[in-house]
Amino acid sequence: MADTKERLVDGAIRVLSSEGLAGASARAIATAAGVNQALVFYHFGTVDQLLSVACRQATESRVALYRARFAAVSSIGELLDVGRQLQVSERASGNLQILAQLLAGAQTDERLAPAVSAGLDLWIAEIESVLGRITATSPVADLIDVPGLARIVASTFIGLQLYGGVSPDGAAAALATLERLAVLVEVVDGLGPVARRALRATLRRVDTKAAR
Amino acid sequence: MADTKERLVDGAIRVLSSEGLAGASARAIATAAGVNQALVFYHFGTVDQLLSVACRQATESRVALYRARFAAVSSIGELLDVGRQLQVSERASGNLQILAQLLAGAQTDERLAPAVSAGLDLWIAEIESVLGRITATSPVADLIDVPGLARIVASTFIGLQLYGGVSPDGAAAALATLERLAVLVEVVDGLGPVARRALRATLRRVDTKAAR
DNA sequence: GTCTATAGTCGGATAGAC
DNA sequence: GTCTATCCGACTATAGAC
Repeated sequence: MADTKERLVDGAIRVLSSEGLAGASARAIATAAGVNQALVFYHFGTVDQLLSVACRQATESRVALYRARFAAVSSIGELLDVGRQLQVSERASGNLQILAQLLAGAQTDERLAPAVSAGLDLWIAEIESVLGRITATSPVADLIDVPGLARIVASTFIGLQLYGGVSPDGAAAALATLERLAVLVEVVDGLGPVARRALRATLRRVDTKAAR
Repeated sequence: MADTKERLVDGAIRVLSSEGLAGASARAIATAAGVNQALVFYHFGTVDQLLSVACRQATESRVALYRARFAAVSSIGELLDVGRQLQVSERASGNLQILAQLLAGAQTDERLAPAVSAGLDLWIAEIESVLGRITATSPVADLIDVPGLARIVASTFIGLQLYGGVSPDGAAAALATLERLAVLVEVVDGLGPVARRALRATLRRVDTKAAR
């Protein structure tokens, strides 16, 4: 019933998340999709192009899935918490794994790079949007570079995803700490007026010094 | 002159950082080392075992190189700054790339996992040691889980390393933001006595609530 | 569009001479 | 320990029948 191209893309997604990039051959993907191996080349030309399409599609569907949750975030602490939940559920589904695998492969295969970069940009744009919204009223707004911070956050998610693959316990400890950090950041961000004035005064001193 | 085993390990390190895991075949490594391909199997049994040894050696030498610099760190802000410098110089040398490549490969190749995990642990131990030392006197020491935070930091380094491979500009923005964050964290950590009292009071409320 | 068949390449691994 | 030679499997990609 499903179109062959779709079946191949779905097969690529499944193979990438379960077997990794090393196992994502035209043969393995075609088998997973239940179609003939030659159709990979008929429909996509090369394996890389199929993987690129799969990367794009997998990422788009996941980002769309989380858009509502990101939109509901109203503090950095909440953002960290959503990130923690995202990490847990994506580990189970293997969707972030696809991006991580292709990102690693793209280091030395420039044919994969554009698709991977685009996939990452989808996540980054979402994080940037949330960060821009919730840091606008922060006492430290002037010190926060939203685009750069969004890229750090996205990189951390990829790194944690990969770390969890070799050390589930270590990654669990890291995620638990994310939760603690969420609390800490909220506390700092929600400092009372007295502390906030002291913080602002210190920041002014630092910025003046930096301007010199 | 150099021992053949050493030449192979060096060759593996060079190939891994320049061609990635996908290009790290016994033939490619042997060529880079200037020795016969069959010697890979004579000395190491399988390619994976050679890669594991290469991972261990490359990581150990880099961690040793940075130990002195880590030891000189006396604040979280300084730690972030050392991390930023480390990121820049390791990108040039390609040494962190080895760990990132093998980490991605280890997701679906459990024979690589132990060596990669051990390599990561070397970095994590170093970061833990610094974090434990410099957070001891922090006003938020009770809220910081050092082992978990060390794992987050290590994961971020890996993630940034990979991100830089597909988006040098994006990674540069992220690194610049790390520098800003270093300042921000120092400021928060170095709050004056008034703000510090306010922060402690808030933390107590949060912890009391969490205990309930 | 889909299949079979196959060319051509590369990689892991081993046997056996030296 | 090191080399040559080689087996065998897996891979990308294409040609050509249907």
